[in-house]
Amino acid sequence: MDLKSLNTFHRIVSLGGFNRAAEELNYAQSTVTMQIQKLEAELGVQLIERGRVFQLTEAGRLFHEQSAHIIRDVEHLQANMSDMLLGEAGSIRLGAVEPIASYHLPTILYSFLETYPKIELSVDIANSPVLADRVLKGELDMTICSAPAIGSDLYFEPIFTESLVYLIPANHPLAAQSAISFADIRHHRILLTSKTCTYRQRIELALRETCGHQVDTLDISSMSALKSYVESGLGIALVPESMATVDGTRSVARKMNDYPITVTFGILCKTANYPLKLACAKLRYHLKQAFDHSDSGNRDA
Amino acid sequence: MDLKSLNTFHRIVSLGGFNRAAEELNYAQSTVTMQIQKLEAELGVQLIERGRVFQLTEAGRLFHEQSAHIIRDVEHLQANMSDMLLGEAGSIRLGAVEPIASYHLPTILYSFLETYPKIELSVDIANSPVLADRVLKGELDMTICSAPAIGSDLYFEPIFTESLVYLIPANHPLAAQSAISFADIRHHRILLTSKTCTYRQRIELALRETCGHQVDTLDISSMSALKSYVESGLGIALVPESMATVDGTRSVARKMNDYPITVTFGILCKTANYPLKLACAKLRYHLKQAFDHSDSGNRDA
DNA sequence: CTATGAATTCATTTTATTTGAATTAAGGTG
DNA sequence: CACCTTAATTCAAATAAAATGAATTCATAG
Repeated sequence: MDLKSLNTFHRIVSLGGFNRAAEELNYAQSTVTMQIQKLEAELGVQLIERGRVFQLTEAGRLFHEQSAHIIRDVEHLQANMSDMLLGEAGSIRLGAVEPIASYHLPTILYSFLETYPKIELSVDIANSPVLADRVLKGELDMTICSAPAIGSDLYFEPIFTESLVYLIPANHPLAAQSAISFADIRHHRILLTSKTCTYRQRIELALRETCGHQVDTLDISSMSALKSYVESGLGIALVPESMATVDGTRSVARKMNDYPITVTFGILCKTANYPLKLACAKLRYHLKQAFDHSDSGNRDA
Repeated sequence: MDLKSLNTFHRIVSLGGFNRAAEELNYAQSTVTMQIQKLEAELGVQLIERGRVFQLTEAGRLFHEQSAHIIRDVEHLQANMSDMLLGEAGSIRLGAVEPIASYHLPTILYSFLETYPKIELSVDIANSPVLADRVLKGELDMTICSAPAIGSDLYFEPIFTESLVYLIPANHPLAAQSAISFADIRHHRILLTSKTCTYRQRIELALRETCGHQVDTLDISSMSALKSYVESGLGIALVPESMATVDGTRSVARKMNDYPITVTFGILCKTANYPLKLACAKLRYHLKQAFDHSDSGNRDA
């Protein structure tokens, strides 16, 4: 396939005829014919109905739809690459929820900036709804968070899923068990993050379904503070696996036995600036790579 | 940009040198050099570090990442188009949740099959988790449902968001109000769909937060049955807007006043068969178009 | 049965790509 | 440090593709 012919095809479709396309593109009529013939020969299907009135074949409509984004992507890439000529490597205003920002991002961003040292990067840490709002307002280019109540103006791309685990003080009686059920925690205090947090809602739902209302809870706004509270013996928390497994001397992680909860994190950006500006596209790619690897690592373990 | 040069560039990168790429692609070494030079000239940046050891420049790494999907898309399109040569227009095993299947799909699928009459289409109606499961098992090519608890094996693409509205019997006392608060429904019976339904969970959460536990509820498994129940005066239901506004003689729709709930529907498919087979890609495109239009239509109304 | 707008054919010209032989460049080795 | 090796580049010539213009076909509205 040839991008020149592809482009000609699209012009033909949008202008509704070979002649008009030829005129627009400064080709002879015969050139246009040749290009389309070549394209059709290559694909092995007729694309354009050659009657009196201009019409695409079914295959043609299809090809038109499917090839549109190829053209768009090529143009986008070209435009962005020539920006680099000017010495701009690009900047990224990234948002991230706390557990990601604290436990995954440091190493990932380190390697990212090693590869692309010229990119300017800022990281804004907040909870998912706040981050989503900032993305919408254009204050952030993209953010890593859990799937929000997506409106049509936001585009979410899942990156990885984590299980929640119980985080328990090392000297707690329940620490002896390898997995813990809801029944076990009935009479222990549960530490929860703020109401805006996505898993907070999932956890609450689960608590209500299994234990009713009589669970003793305590709200802590910050995820990493939560850990310190657990370690002081204030209670049990439910946290993403990756967060719990870092240096476990004073607290231990235990699996959820009867009602496993998972949370999905991904990249959220505005539909309006899609495709992403180049630096963001790089970071997105880098993140996907990084999480894919750590993911398969987890599976093996 | 030229696809031939682009492909050569990728071969160079994957084989780690101009010579090896030339050999693989049956080119003279000079051809490879020329192609890369042309590419670099066109983009205005150097892509490959020309030292002793083979290495990409920063721009090169970037270009490599960003152009990869263009190559992949072109190959995919080419492969799929030639399938059509064999007369296969493709088949789609589509899943859909009930409100979508009953209220949106009929017209959309009608126009879709008018455009692509040769495509074989089947529609499987179930709730979101069941549909997601069938997609995972490969029993469905794609499904329209609300955002699930996405694992890394599933890919969700949001299409449109709807608000929930109260559906009230026409002769009900609350039908006189134009918008309804949770306080208003405290002492009325609420009809809910099955527990597996996605909005069921959202609604329950809202009910609990605002009314505590003392709400009288009744479970109805089917969405469209729900409507008949409402019309018989059995109680009030919360349903997606589009479902409520169809022929409103015996029931009326009222906005949620104090705690608006929205649900997002989208396309769910397996990450494994991405990019989608051609027929599915067509349908996805068609759905997006259709919902985009009805969306903006709603906004105006 | 023409007149007309639209697409195609084909021989020719123009342009781009490819090639091979020679050249440069950068390490490694004795 | 000369010499070898491997890798990339240069450049004129050969080859292949793409573009052109004039002539031709085709369908159909008048």
